Amino acid sequence: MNYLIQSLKIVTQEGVFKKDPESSDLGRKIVGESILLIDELGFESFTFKKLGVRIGSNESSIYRYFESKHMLLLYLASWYWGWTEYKLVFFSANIADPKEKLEKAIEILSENILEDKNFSHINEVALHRIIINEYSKSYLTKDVDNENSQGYFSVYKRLVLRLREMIHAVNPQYTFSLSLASTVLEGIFHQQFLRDHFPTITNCNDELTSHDFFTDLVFNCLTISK
Amino acid sequence: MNYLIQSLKIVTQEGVFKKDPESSDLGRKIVGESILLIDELGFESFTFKKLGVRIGSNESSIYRYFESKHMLLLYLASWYWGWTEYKLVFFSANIADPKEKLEKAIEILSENILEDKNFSHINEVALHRIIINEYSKSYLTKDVDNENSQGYFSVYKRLVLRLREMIHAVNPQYTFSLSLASTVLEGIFHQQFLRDHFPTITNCNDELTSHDFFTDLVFNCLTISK
DNA sequence: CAAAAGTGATAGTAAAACTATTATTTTTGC
DNA sequence: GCAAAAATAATAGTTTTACTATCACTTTTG
Repeated sequence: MNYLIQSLKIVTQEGVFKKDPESSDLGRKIVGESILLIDELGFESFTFKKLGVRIGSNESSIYRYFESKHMLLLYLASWYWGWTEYKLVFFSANIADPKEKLEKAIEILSENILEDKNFSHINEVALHRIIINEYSKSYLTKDVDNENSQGYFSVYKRLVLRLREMIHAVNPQYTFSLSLASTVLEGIFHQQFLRDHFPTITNCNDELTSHDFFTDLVFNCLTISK
Repeated sequence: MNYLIQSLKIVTQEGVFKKDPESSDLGRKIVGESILLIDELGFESFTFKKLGVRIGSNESSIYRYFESKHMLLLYLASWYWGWTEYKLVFFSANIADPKEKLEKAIEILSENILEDKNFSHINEVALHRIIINEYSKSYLTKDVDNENSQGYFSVYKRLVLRLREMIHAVNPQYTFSLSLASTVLEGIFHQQFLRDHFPTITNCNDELTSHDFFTDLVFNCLTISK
């Protein structure tokens, strides 16, 4: 990625953090290294203690930024979805044709992730893997309704709504634009997981990608329908 | 459900349990009550200790049946998918027309769950909620490849393959039958989750169901495609 | 340069996720 | 009907997690 924009900041929801990690070196280190460590160990085995050792800092200091590792995951996810939204808007901005615009959107969502030099402390490639492997755990909790009302999932929902707008622009008659948008977004990541771990129940691999599958799927739905 | 079949048993994979819970009263009680308790507390807050108190039995006795709560979840999921497979096969058995058969299959997968009197100790309605809320956690782990090679997900994969066969029968030219099958199965449950917790990003509700959405989606894909 | 803010070190708690041992009860095989 | 075996229960103990609390030290800044 080489579209450097001076002082770009992905803004996440108020309240996911106790202290903005973007406001200090330690904060950025916490975020940057937590991505690598969660990617390595998996979310279950990841602890603030281990992260403390890794960054040569203290467990208690990390707690001053994030209430729990669950909140950290919410933060990382919001960051990822905010970044994705920014790419989606940025790269489809000057496409007038609705079909072409939607095609581009699907491409952006399912493309291979590359490091973004605008955010040097964040490894987007590792973060993308975390989203594939851990994102569901951030909302599959008993507290989801409460956290949703706090706005902790608003970036993700906004991304789905943007996609649904693009779908709607192609075919305003289609009844299931919201469900299609949420299915595509969720499905892209799920198919990538299957490709890596359950290859016998997906067609997606290095040649035939989730991008191909969902492009075909979306336009089939939008062309036929009433 | 009123298709009682004498001595029907859903067979799960060897190795998910240390001792077959179907082989004793205590075992069945463990399974039956764990479903209710996980449904109540969520998987994270559920513990064998709490389950022990609930069934008036000892934590250590539960460990003789299941190595960990993770293995218990794998067992419950396998049971659910085995039961679903059985319904799928049973109720679509004598439908000759491929289209009609696939339609029926989608209906079975997305229909409202009713208690099945063939399995008196299992509350299928609660188990269905567990699948919606917790199933992803059973495979989103660092150990997934190892557990997959042990066959712990074979029932689920078999179900996807059955669905893919039905898709294939309708349109053998369609390139993405496997991905479509896995997307539909995963998507049906995901849309139900969204309906309950993120209604702003789904069209599914009491009138317009995930059944409607996926029927439309699947046949759009299969009719158009080359 | 003093106050305040941030960070680090240490200690402590409650609960989870087990394992091990021994006692008691239940089942079963003869 | 009873002894042996199997299943279950009770108790205790271990390690780790997910925190909270306190205080000391260091860095920033007005």
